[in-house]
Amino acid sequence: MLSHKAKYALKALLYLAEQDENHISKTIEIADGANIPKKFLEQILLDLKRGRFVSSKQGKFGGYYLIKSKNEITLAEIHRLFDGAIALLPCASLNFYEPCSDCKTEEECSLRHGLMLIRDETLKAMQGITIASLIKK
Amino acid sequence: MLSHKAKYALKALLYLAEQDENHISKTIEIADGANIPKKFLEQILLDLKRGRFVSSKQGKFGGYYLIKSKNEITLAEIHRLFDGAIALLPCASLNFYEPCSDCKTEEECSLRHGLMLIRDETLKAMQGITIASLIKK
DNA sequence: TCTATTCCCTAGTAGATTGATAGAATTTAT
DNA sequence: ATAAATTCTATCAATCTACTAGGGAATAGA
Repeated sequence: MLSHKAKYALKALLYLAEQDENHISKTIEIADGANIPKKFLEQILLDLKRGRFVSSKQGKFGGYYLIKSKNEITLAEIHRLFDGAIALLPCASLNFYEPCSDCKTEEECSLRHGLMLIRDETLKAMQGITIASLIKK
Repeated sequence: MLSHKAKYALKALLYLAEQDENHISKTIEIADGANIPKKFLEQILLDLKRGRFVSSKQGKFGGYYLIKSKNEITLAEIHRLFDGAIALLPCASLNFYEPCSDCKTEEECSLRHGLMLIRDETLKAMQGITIASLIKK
């Protein structure tokens, strides 16, 4: 399941993607528009900035705007940024790999192979969902 | 990610599936064989019993045994029993549906449609992974 | 019937995580 | 200078996770 953070991040990106080109959105606008607690959203936007999905302008008339195309921001990336691994166990993960503590030998893990298949399928599906694809007509 | 409970459940089922037909396995055997804390495993086996994956014999020489074919126990079922919904949000879930609290109208949820696509893909993949398929030769 | 052995059941608990909120510092336009 | 915005750090209650503890109930064999 997605955390609220990840869900709010997607909704915020969706909000930004629906604005006119060159429009800068204040946190409070996004919060109201996408129904997200404002102070919580502040943190999320900072994370999105660190992840290079958005950039910001400080001071009066400042705010946030997309710096990555809405066609190139995928659910997979947002999941990884906020909720970590896409795989079901760390030992089956590409980006968050860790060995199992309870598997005797490295290749002894009985679940690893099957979970890597799941990871590949899920990842492929999640890479197919972009912010653009979520915008309904 | 899978909880330890779900991971241990899979390993325990795998252990049971590898035993001879009609063999009854004590909790301690499974715990030692699959490297799972014994008291924790007790709870997990009870959950698996309530879920009709295994049955048990009480008293001396008692233990646990599979009552569902290893070809018919899927990762999807174990995930749902221990970790709940497979979908990334409750509003996109088949078995654990709940409406979003932060989406204004029911059909307003911008994420629901995309997440249902992911759910279908993930579910299909998870239904393809059975205990039998995890047993390596 | 006694005893050893096993499953069954209910509580409790330390530690981590989640979903926020609070408040002040910093930056910028006018 | 001042107002308006982002940025940063800290805090916090509630929940969840991964166990552990301790007994009760059932069963087989002596």
